[in-house]
Amino acid sequence: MTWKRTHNCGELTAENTGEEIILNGWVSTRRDLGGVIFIDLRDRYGITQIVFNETDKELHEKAEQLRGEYVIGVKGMVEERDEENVNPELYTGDIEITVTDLQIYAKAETPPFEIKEDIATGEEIRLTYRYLDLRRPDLQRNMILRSDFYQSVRSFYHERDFVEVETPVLMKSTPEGARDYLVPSRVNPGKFFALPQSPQTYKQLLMVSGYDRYFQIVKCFRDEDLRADRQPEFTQIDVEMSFVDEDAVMSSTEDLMQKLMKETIGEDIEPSFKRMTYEEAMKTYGTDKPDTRFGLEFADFSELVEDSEFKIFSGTVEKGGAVLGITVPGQGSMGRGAIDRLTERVQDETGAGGLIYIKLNEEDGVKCSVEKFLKEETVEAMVEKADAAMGDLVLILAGPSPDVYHQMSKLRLMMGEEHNLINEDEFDFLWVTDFPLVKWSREEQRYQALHHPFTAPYQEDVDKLEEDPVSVRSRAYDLVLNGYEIGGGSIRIHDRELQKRMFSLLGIDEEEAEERFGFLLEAFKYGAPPHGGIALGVDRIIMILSGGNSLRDVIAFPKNQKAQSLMDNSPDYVDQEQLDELHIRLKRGVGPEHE
RNA sequence: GGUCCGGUAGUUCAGCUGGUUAGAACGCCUGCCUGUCACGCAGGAGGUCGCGAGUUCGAAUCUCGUCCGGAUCGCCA
Repeated sequence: MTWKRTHNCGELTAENTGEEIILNGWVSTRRDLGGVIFIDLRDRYGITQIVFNETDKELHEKAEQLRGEYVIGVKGMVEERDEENVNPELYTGDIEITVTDLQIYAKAETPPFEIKEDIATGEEIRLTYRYLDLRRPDLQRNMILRSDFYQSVRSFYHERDFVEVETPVLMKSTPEGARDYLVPSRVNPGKFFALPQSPQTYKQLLMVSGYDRYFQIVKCFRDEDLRADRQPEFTQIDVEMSFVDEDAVMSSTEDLMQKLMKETIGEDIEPSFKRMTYEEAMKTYGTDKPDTRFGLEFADFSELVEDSEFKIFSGTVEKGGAVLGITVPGQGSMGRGAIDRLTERVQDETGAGGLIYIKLNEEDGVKCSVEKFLKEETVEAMVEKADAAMGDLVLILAGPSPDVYHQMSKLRLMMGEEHNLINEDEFDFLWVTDFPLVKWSREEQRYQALHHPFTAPYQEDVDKLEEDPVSVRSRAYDLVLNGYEIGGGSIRIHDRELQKRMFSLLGIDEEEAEERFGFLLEAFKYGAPPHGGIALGVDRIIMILSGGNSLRDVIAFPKNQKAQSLMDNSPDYVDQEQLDELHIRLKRGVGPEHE
């Protein structure tokens, strides 16, 4: 029989002294001193020390059998510890339980890794035994943080009259964008559903239906290759609002983030985030999701060196490339060996051709690695432009645009991390706005939507839609936190004619548009309100709040880099009968017999 | 799909210029121990060196292939 617990393992204090209590939990560690046995009893609330004395022979013998991860129940008395025995590390450290009765609910084999914080065990094993990994306090904290997060999100939107609507998980495939996960339909031979990459079209339809404030915490799916910050299924806070402009969406998102930070990790933040245009972000940081917790902004030397004798510089600028620098404070005395290693690393990790530097230190003065090719005043001008002072190091990359911006962006992050320029306790929110509406895809020889095909262009740029599409700015905005893109949204097109022009710009002809998005265009005939919204990446946000750097630590049952679940061995082959029922035949050379 | 790194005890790793019986730490097991909380002390068990082939008198070590894992680029509207 299971003893009903009176308390959990994380709540008893000296105030409970003398009480008869019952605890249930897992044996965390045992310290058998012979005459007395101490057990740390663990549940998700904490740890309580329980004690077996030799006074009860039978009980003591039973306690000797206890091993790690046994699941037990104990009856006993709360006793205050003597002052010298208090454990200040534990919330329950002022007391211990003198056990009067013990029940072993389940024995346990020795787990493949220890159930404690900060283990070094590799991910493959942790994922295979995920249920044990999830028993560890670090992951339990993350899961509980995540649960608190959900509650805050729901109450925030509920209080503001948002309606939570569930949209279908089985939907129409839209080949635009990421690859879809497909689901065959048994009752419709040869036809497939797709799992949503996001409920984009549904939430716009809900606006047409008059639910002027919608939100949903929703699973989304993308069949693309994984990264540390990318899983094939992930959770979004999906939001859409009618009769709003950018500021309304952004300011409500700021309020949400303020509440979330407060209620999940007790952090106070200003609900008014910095803003930067896409162009500025790219020019200053070389990325649309800059980590603005530290400086090291780019200095553009291109104009200063375009007539230089140094071919690498002048040649690059002539071909339309750029010469960029960043100033690393306090590194002006970096030795030759260190710089050589850095150069190698930069070439390796960023793909840059080489690294040029200017060192400023008391010993050598201003020393440029290519000074014999440059006029002294050019070097001086570069130092000034880079805002470098004595003791600083200016790192310079030259190359074709936009590659060199990308490379410099990586170098900037590298330096930020290496020289501890990043305040790990800071939460630095940033809006990036005014994204280009489309980009030219060389592979596909057509324009692609940067955000998605329903994003509205700026009214004043609409005229350029046909002549100069790349220069058209969109009413899209991304939310960036500490260098991670944690959300993105836009004001949508609610005008059928403009939507048609957009499709045609993207090379989607009328017939195709009809076939793929006809229902949306049709819906827009019947009174579509102006609307816009945002989608926030729950997993990434929680990852940052938890102080971690892997999505896998905030998702209960994540996939590995090959999008497999090692614990239950999915995906897996299915029986021929199942395939037959679904009218599916595997390609030759594919299937279990070819393993 | 490309590139790079890795795979040795339950776990994390060392050993890798080929050479006796493959080591360490933690964990595990046994014994001793009444105030531990990373308990301590003494002892012990535990290995297909990912797999296959090759070179060699001899391979954890060198070569090739293969599988697995990770990082990264492509990809991710």
